[in-house]
Amino acid sequence: MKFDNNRPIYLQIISEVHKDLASGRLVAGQKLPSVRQLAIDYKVNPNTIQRTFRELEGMGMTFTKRGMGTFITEDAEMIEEIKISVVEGYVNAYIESMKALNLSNEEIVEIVQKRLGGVA
Amino acid sequence: MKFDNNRPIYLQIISEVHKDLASGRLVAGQKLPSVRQLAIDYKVNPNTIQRTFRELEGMGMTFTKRGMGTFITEDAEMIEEIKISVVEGYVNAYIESMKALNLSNEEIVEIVQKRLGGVA
DNA sequence: GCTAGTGTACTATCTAAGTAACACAGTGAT
DNA sequence: ATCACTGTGTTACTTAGATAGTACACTAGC
Repeated sequence: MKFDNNRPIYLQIISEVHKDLASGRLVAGQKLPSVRQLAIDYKVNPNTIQRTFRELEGMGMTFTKRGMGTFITEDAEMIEEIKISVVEGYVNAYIESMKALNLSNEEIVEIVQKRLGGVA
Repeated sequence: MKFDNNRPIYLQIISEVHKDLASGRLVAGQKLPSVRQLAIDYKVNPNTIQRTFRELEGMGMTFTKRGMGTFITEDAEMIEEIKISVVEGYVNAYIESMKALNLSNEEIVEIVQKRLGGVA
């Protein structure tokens, strides 16, 4: 994974976790890799992962058993909310940006269609 | 304007300038407000605007006449490229994010349509 | 020259991230 | 039961970059 140098890494990793929840790659109660392992995987400092875990726990998205590891919450409702908010967040960001460019609703949809058609 | 605390302000202002070019609010050769004026407008330090101007000038998007002000480039081609890249950037970011969630092309389009329809 | 408007430079503070050392929990050998 | 070992999270210290506060320097017009 490559990081955007202009956003804090720990926030980008949090976004990754959100995406992994939304896509089903992570499920309730699942154990996350250790601080050190993630640090290696992401080619990043253990401290940065630690910061990520602290934030995630603060949000209630994970819980930690010292010496055992860090786990995704069992709270199914919270996970569902995250799934929804991830998708909502992306689409809202896109639409707001395009509206700021004075593009019409039709254009906003067409551009996506065109871009997908051109690739697929 | 409100800033995202988790991204450098000067980069967010650069994005604003790009948007303003893409939407036509800014045109070739136009004078930008002064460092101090923008600092007031954005409720930010003159230094931050200075940083923004330095970056913009480095990209060739603006030129500076000391004592006179900072101006948008006269290079119409560059402006056209920016207009295109701004739109491309938004749509690509959206599509990539949605694909990472394992959504199909059809879903990616439908979600935008649904979101626009619900609001308009 | 003086003044008002402009960009620029210096210093201090805060935060993200890297380096390294510390502290706790389970497991297996004794 | 106890000890050492390994895996785990945690904390302290340092470095680099973004931003604020403040002061400096250039340009045009009078």
